[in-house]
Amino acid sequence: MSQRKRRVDPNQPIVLPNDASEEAYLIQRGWACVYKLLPDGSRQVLSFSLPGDIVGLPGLSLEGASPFWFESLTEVEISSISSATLFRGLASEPAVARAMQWSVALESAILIERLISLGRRSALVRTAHFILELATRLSLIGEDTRRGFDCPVNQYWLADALGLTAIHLNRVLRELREAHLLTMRSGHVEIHNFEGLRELAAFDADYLTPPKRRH
Amino acid sequence: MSQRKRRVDPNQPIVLPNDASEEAYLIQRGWACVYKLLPDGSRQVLSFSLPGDIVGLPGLSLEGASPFWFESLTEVEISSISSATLFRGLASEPAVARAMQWSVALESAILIERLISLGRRSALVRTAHFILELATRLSLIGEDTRRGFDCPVNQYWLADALGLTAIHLNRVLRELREAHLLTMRSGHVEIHNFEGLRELAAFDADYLTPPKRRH
DNA sequence: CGAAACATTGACACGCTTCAACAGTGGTGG
DNA sequence: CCACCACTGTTGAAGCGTGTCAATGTTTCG
Repeated sequence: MSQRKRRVDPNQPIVLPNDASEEAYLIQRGWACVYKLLPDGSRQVLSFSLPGDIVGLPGLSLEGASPFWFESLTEVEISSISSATLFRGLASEPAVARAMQWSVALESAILIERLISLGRRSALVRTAHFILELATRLSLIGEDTRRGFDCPVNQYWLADALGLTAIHLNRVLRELREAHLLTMRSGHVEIHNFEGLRELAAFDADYLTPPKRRH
Repeated sequence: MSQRKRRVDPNQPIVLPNDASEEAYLIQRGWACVYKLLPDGSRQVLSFSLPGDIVGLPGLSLEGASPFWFESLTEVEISSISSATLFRGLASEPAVARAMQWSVALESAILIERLISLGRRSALVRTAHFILELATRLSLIGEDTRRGFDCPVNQYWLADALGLTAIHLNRVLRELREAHLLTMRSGHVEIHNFEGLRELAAFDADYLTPPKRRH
């Protein structure tokens, strides 16, 4: 269904706030992120988008401008899907409809879990939980992440996703390193003790796993 | 489309975690809320549900148990819609599909705004912002909330929605009261200075307002 | 080689939590 | 009708987690 396919350099805006573009984007390669800039200059990252993710779905029905930035972190390949073709496919192809529903449900589940993290988990637990979420999402698209994974997110971006300052996140990462749980440096996360992390974060991957078809 | 209509007493669970009920709920009267209980006993409120809200939509396509509580705050009237009839209506009635999309988009927008609050706004601003959100949502369903509104949410619930302790929220509410912005007591919010609040919270209601149909 | 981006550290300040206690309020039963 | 109790709201004091400010080290890349 995808239409225009595009390659984007690292750290390039893809959609600017108040663009009224009526399309969704499918990430095919690379990492991107969606964030909001507040009046005081601070930044809240809403989501990191990985290959296979669809960005902008729930916003489509608003047919208006979104107040968020959508930006590449690495070199990225994306295809855009116009709202019109999407709705057509949604009506005619049940498989497409199911995929869309799953995509929206997953996005919402991830959002909810971060809300819980920001509201009720300490910086340490929150950080561990988020790394495990990334590891799990990557493993769902075929990467083996048990011992680590490439993660092109610097400490500023990560801090802005976790509601922390980069400085404090740095201390948290040191703590995780000194506890022999994980090391994050120069674009790579090394997981030293997966089980220990899972326990620290009370991480349960259920919210990320696609529904098993029953009957 | 609604099927069974039900009346529920205040403070009664409606859906328990790990119930695998395949239906969504339309609130017709009263307030309810969705929350998660963490292993350490703390609680994060995910949403307060007001009349007209639909609860459980994105979760439907997961066809599995949700890990959340759904509970009444006041006496509540709800009707349930089974996933089957919902999908049928969705396929045959474009108006239904649009309404669902709007409902999902709104829910997601509210979630995102709270994520931003928890991540990047102080307790004072966060609280003011949330009260204004409630006021705006109520005004969209016909209540005049400029000078205040009934709000059957005690300080414990509100604190658990805002990621604060009830004790600190109490101090924040005192601060708002002493700044002549709002008073919250015994189930009622009195707004003394709407503009002042809006300025303090940098509140922009756009994210809550339904899309204007163009042309 | 130099410059910019990113990571790290220390000292200190502040916002929010914790713990403990008490006051107000409404509902219930004796 | 009043005593009692549960629930909710309020306050103070102290401690801790996170933020702020300022500086330095490290890596990357032109």
